Amino acid sequence: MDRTSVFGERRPRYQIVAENLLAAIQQGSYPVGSALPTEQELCAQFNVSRHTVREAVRLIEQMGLVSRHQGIGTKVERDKVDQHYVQTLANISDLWQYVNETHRTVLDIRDVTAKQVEVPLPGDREAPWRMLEGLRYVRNEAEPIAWTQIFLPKAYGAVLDEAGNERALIYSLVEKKFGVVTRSVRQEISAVEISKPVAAALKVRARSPGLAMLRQYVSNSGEIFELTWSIHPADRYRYSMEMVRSYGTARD
Amino acid sequence: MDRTSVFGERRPRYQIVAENLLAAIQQGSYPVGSALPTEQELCAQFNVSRHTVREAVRLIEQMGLVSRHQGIGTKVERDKVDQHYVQTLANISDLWQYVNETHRTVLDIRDVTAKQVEVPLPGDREAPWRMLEGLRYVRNEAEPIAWTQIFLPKAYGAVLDEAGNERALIYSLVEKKFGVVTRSVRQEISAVEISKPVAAALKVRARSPGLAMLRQYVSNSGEIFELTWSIHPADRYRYSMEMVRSYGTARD
DNA sequence: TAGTGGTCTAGACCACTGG
DNA sequence: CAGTGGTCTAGACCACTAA
Repeated sequence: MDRTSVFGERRPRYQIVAENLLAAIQQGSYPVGSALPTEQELCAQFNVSRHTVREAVRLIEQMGLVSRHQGIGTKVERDKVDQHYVQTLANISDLWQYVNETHRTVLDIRDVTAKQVEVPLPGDREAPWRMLEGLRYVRNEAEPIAWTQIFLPKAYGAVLDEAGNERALIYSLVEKKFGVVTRSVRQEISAVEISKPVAAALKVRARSPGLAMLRQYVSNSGEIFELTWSIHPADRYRYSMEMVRSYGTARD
Repeated sequence: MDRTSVFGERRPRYQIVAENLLAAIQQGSYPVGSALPTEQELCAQFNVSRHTVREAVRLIEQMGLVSRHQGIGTKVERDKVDQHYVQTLANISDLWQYVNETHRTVLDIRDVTAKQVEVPLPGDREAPWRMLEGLRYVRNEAEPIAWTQIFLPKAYGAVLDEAGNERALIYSLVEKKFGVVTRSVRQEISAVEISKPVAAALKVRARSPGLAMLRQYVSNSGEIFELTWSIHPADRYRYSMEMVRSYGTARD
């Protein structure tokens, strides 16, 4: 069979098939929610082998437009390419943009319940958590860049006592010791007025502005297995990120 | 051929082949930079068809471990799975988590140069920019949630005058009117002490803490074609995000 | 049970790269 | 030129779903 299209192009057939399907979907020939023709029908329609059809459908599937279901068929999920932005972090460690350049000191380690702290701990207000309170410094700077509280469910609490001034991130220690797998990290950034005791530890003026970060580490089972609350003096910390336009589905 | 493995599993062969290759790469059998065996060799080695081998290689390619090059071969690029977190935004509009629930009012529109403002405008300090200064409100609330400055290179400045109180995001208007394509958005978050004039506009106490966001919109040609600087009262705004662990390369 | 997508084989030709 | 990955066919059986 001649592989040149009507335009004299010489491109893979599966790509041509994919483009045809794409156009058909975008034109509404196959509305969202409806089923795409079966692979066999597409074979006949485009006069190509099933392998080629599957390759074409794979393409538009990867664009997030359709989903395939064994025994059922191929369903149209969207009618336009889901162009979205993603923030990429080569590693979760990038959360601390310079984690390797900083170290932590410990002010206190103790057991607490939600009632005793201002940080919103999830679940039962009486549930026991183990808390580490500390400061984070950059290299040999005299002034800390953050005042931090780290909360672990009591069951994992031992990690905090063992971690001490270690470099490693707590969440990775929990992963290793208890076999927890981190599914996602939720982060919330806000501005605060730094309270007197925290200001003293950070060596800044009381009531001066600070950047507060709340992080919740969620395991594969949906449990929040670590929670951190950090306060940074306004002039010692900025949070920056870059979002790049990309195609495809980061969700499916 | 029996499709059950030694463990009695019943899984696709290409998956088993992929896992074997994965393990071999991670163990250093195929060092980074070296070539994977050719597809034909892998066919013989695993006693499967070429289609199956290609499917297996496709998997580890999608994990970012190898790259394929027609006429050359398959090259090992990494020896560990690049597990990273991505922040997903269904749309750049999500930057304003409630852009559709807010509206903007205009305080002023005028021409400025980098010298005249505190916001770091890139390029020549004498270069002309057009600036819109305004407030952003949620629904019918009396108090604004943000004081904002939007800067466009003078050449695009007309967009600001035409936009007025329109709902649309400025960047999308620039895209439409001038054919600019947004490649990425850089964002920087910091805490600030709200200055007297801004505090008055926001109806908060002078010197109270605020969340400042600097956004730079970068075009496909690398030009920063829009820059915004927003200040939010601490108690009226939080920036939240979720990062999900994922596999594959968002960069390639 | 009929029909879907998922997997797999055997074999072929093509496009591209390097020597 | 020989050898690589890229594309494609024809045909087969399997796993799953719904009627």
